[in-house]
Amino acid sequence: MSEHYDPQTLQAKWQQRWEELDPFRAGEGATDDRPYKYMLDMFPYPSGDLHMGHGEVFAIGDVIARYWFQRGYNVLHPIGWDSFGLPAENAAIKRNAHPAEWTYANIETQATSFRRYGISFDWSRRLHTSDPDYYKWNQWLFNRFFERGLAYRKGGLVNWCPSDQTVLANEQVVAGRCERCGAEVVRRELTQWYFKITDYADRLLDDMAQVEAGWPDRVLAMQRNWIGRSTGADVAFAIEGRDEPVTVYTTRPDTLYGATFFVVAPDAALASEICTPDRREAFDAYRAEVAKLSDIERMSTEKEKTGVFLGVHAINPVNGERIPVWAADYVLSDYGHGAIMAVPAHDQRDLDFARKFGLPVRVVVHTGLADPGETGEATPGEGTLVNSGPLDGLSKVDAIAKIIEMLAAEGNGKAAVNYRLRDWLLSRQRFWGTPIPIIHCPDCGEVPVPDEQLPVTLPDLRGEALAPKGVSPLAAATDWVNVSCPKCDGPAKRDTDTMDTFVDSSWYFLRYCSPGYEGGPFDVEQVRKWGPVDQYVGGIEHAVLHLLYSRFFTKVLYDMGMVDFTEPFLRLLNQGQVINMGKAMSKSLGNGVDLGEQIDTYGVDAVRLTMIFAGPPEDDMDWADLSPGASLKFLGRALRVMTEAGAGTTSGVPVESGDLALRKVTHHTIDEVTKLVESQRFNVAVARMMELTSAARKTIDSGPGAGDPAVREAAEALAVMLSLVTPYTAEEGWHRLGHPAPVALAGWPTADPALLVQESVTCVVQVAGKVRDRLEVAPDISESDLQALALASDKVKGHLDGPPRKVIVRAPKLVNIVP
RNA sequence: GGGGUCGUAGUCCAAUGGCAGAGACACAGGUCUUAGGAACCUGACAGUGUGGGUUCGAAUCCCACCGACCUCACCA
Repeated sequence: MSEHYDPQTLQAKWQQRWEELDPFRAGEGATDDRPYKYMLDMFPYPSGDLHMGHGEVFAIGDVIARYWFQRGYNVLHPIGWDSFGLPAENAAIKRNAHPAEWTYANIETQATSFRRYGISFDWSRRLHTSDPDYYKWNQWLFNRFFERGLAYRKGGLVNWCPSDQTVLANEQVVAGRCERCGAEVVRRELTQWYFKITDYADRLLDDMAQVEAGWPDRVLAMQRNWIGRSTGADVAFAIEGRDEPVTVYTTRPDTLYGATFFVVAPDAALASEICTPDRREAFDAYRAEVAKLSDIERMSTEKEKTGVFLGVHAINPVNGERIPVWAADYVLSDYGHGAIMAVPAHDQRDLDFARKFGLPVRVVVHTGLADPGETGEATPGEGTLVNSGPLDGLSKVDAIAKIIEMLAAEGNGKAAVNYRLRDWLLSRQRFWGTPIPIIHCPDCGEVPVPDEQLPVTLPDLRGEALAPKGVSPLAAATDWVNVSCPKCDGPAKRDTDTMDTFVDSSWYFLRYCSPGYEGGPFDVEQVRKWGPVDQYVGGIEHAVLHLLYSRFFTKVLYDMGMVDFTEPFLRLLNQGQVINMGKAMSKSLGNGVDLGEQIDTYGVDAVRLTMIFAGPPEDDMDWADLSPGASLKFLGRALRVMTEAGAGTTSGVPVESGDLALRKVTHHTIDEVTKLVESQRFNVAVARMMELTSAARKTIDSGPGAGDPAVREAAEALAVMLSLVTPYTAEEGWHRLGHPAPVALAGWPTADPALLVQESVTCVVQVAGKVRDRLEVAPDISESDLQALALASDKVKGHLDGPPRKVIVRAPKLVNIVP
């Protein structure tokens, strides 16, 4: 038995043993009556080896999974790879190879690292989204969405990344730049496939109530903001010289009498249609100028308002007033109806525009603030309606109700709801993704590839053939593209775009429940057992992307009767980032820390312990503030305690005869660690384990010694609790205590309530909030006894001049006397 | 500008209305050791960003301000 603590030796020894034992397989048998738990980490993208960020997420997830294993749950803790995506394609172009080569080599590298890292995965359920037997079901699901009218093709302005040469979803454009590569996104007119996520906007918003307790507030807030539901009214304005009225959406129908002009998005068809001949030249010039602007320039709030008069007037339906119609790019063509009524007095954007172009400002809500026309500050707040005919004197809320009623009676408007959320653009003009299973037939139109012909696999393209050229590389594979129409058998062509890889990750958690299933994307019965995911762990960067899409998929599958829940992830934990020296790690800063190197130096357990102990899991940790060396030192201490306990005691000696003081510490620690792990305060749980280690050390050195059964009890509890964080050290300690592997299934220790009871408690006696005395009292002392005892204290009397005004008693811990 | 999170020893963090300190880093000293290291022990260091308020009592709840970070950003 080696006294020396060498993490690398322990790792080699136990990793092999665990692979033989395979202790983390999720049970499937009908006889398995353990309760189910589903623990899921966001699956990795295979870009090279695991990094520090992976080290943290998976360490955190593993604490939770291993705790459930110890508690006797039937735990599903799967692993797989999100293996479609651009980096593989770029690597393939560079190396004149196939993206699969790079992808699957990286997967193997990561898998090897995961095994060394000791995560409690059920490896038998491993999946890769780039495998045809996975993406086949993306296509199958696409067909179902298509049948339900939830997948459709439309033309329109889309976000185009000039660097990646593909379109992007709204969610993938961050501040006007491509979320992946940072290039400035431009707008292009293209016909693309969309998922109709907007049909689910209300449910995506309302169902958040189900997860409110389990998700971080900020993620809920981000999703709410992203969906951006607003309520207001649609109002129809007649346009002079046009037969049909134009509808605008407004959240402030109460200010309708304050509308002094009308604005249309310059890129909307309406603007061009209603522009008069004498204004045509100015409008065309303006539209061209706007089209040249990048999203970044266009969206800048600093930017001065621009626009042109279109030569026509709109008629305000409530007072018949003629107001000029302008085109201006602060009005977006794809929100609401692409046109607005402008109320400059009560909307800052309208006011900025009005002041620039000398348009009138009319106050219709008296807010008590200075005239916006004078100050340049719009007054969007509450107030009393003025200059508004029948609305005069009403509050904002009452005026909104009344005007909607009036508009509805006249047929000029109605209450309306709008969303910031747009439909999910899912076509990508790239290769390494799931082919969209549609065949375009000149006679039959869009024809889905019949289910029995799925999967539509990717043609074998590599190297230069994958270079971005603005159309999908698949278009060049003529043999692949040209097919006969499934309906009429005539010549037809395959759709050459691939799906956004967020489709792949929108349902992978369901596939894990029955990974090899061939009868559908997942076995409905298995998902009924395991789903929904009890705990999901991953980065905040997916707060609106992946999480919103997965929630959408789950709701569609619910409507299809394939799942019996409407929210996929009951609890969500977003781990913080691992940074170094105050900044995110990056090559250019030269502050990168390599996970593999850290493990080589300190060992897996010390690295995992350092990450868990650094602070609350959702906080960022700065590696420069941390000390894996100290973690290693602690693990040495802990293992020594377990070793000495193993050598000095015999299993089975009645523990009741052991040192009472240590036993109390042990049981207290078990009780506390249990609560701390359940409330996900893992850093504090580790601190408690450190205390237990010190207490055991003390008992060995200056108490009854290593032979005391209480030392064994402490060491055994320590081994099991440590197994959540540092599995190798725990396993070795458990072994030295004479128990067979795996410690992971040893069972969580139970605190004996009798040992949690304290014989006496220190009661603090305060006078006017200041501590004046401490009393040792029984924990079950009555309030009146405690009050009498406190008032009898000489130290207290010294601070009292007469009878106290008030005495607050919180037995048994505190008495506060108000003089 | 809207929304969100957060400010506690030199540092990372505990303390979920009740004694500001559990744990750790770094620092200083000691025991042991030929020495170095390791191991073990001991010690010093803050009154909670600022200002109000609620309360018998506030790091904790409320308001304002300062500062940091995240997020959305002309969504009518």
